[in-house]
Amino acid sequence: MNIVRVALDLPLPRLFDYLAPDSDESDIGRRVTVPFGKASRTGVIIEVATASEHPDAKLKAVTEILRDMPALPAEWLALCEFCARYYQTPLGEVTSFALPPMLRRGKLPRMKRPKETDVLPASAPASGPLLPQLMAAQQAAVEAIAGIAGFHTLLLHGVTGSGKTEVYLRAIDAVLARGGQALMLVPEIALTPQLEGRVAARFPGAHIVCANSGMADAARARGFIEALTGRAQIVLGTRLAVFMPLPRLQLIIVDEEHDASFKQQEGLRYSARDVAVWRAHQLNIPIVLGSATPSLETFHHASTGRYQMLELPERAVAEAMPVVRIIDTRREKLQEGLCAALLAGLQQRLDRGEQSLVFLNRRGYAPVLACPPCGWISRCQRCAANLVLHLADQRLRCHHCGFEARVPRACPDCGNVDLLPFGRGTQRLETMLVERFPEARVLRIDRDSASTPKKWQALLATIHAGEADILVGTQMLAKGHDFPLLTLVGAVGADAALFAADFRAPERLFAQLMQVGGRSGRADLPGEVLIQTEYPDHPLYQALVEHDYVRFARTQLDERRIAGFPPFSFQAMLRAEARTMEQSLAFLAAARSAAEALADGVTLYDPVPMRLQRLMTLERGQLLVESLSRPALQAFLTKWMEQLYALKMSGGLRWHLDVDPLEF
DNA sequence: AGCACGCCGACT
DNA sequence: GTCGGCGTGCTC
Repeated sequence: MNIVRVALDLPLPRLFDYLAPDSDESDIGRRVTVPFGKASRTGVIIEVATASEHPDAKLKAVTEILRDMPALPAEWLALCEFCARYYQTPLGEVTSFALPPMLRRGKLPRMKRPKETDVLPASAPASGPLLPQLMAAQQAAVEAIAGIAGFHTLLLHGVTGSGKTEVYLRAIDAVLARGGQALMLVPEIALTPQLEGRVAARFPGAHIVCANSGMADAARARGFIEALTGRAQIVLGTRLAVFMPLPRLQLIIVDEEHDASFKQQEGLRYSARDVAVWRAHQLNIPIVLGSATPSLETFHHASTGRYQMLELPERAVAEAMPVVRIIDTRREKLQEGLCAALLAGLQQRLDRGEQSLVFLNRRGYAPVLACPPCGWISRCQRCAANLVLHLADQRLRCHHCGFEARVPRACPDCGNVDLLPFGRGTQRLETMLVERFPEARVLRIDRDSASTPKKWQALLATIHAGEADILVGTQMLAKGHDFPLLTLVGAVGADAALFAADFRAPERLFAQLMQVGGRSGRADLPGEVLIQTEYPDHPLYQALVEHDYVRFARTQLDERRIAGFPPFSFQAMLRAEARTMEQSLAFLAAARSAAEALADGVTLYDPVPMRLQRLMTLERGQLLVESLSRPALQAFLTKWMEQLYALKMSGGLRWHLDVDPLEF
């Protein structure tokens, strides 16, 4: 009797057995449609067996084994199985997530060229004729990567402009010459087109495939199949591209590896960077992690010798690093939030016809609207958060749930008409700069002004054409774009992150400031960075002045070691949401009780409300578990999850587990 | 997750 | 007298 064991997209941690008389071992990794309850579903065959644990009488027969594309290889299934284990997610949810939506639904895209099921012969691409001259450090990095056989993790540490991309391209070139496939991950969808352009220009004959969530269904499915059949030689994509099946994969690159967007924050809460390292290990191939400000986890591994550090100390294009100045604002009366030095700098750049950027990581006009006499403030009805004032379109908005309301003419509580905006966002800065510098062309770049790729492209074009003098922007501006005319960056309101409850806040702030700073002073124009702060002696700012990531990282790691935080411990977060906080905390308390008997070498903390306590009318709590040993934590989580699945919950309660959480 | 079955309140 | 609330149980 032939039985197939199928992974289905259900929140149940087990496979489902079906009769499949005509199946054999070659069907492992095939998609299959099966009857389920009274509906029909598509899953993936994980095993073929001759007997089932399930009562034979209850077995149904498969509807159809989909043999219209090559089976997913064992290596891909093993990758999914690893994620299922590591992130404590049912295998069917992982395989479902790892497949493009069209294939998940049992369909196939129309392939552009005649259907193919066989692997193309490997062919070396025609290398571009004009290769840039490498600097010594780049050359050394290229040679180090070329010298690797087997699994090895390399950290390519180099500031913006130090030529990391050129090193990646050389490494990819070598892989293509051997007939292999290369996978390159980048943090943002917005960065893939420009990267694709650069890669395509460099490897004109190569078959390049993109993979990101912004793509049309058919295109994504097509790319997946081209990767699977071996036609694709280079896959470029965001975090989900780590799940592309690549039978001849020989190199993985993770650019900007510190970027938080490699960690998915919902559903399957995986870290594409960590999964990529596991995959490289599984396939026994090298992986390159690149960053100017590596995550402390990665830097720690490089320090202990587990990863190999490759340093690119200088900028490849011959120009100096920007001068970073810390402006002490404690003694100064700011003008609409800006210090005299920054205002003078802006004027100077205007006079010289150069661009400036004021960086403020807060969009909107003001974070809250208030009625001073009676104490009313603009609050979201659904979230434990304030409504942000957006004067540009006269709305109050919740940045967490999207709730919107008109700006009231008078206080809803007392009728007072003199409502006051408190605090400052990008819109307010923009307004102020327009008044202060009437001759300047001020351009605001944030998620409101660059809400669509089209608008974003238009803004970029304006900047590049030199049709803007002063840019006001959030972190959107920090990533991956070069602005040749930009010579001054002012960072405003950075201090908040210094004392945030989240122990990773300083790490993020440093990376962010380093990144925006790196936007300035390209080409032949020297750059300057001004950081406004009330804590001018803070070590984080001092390290920035000296462009000394390593010193900053060591200081941070010392603090983490003393506090027992990652990377010196391993964490998982259980979160629950329900109608009331009592329900959420009660569930977490029950989960904690269930955990106590299992927690060998694992520390259980107390259930507490989440920092954003209420979101979309749901009250949220969390419970942190921590261990000095990853295997101990994993063993505990596996046992714990069985108990959690068995815990019965009162109405409307939902929970999830987040392994290696980034947010607290 | 769906989707059933299954017992207790306000409606044609 | 019924429509429907969501509690709980199952899906190969």
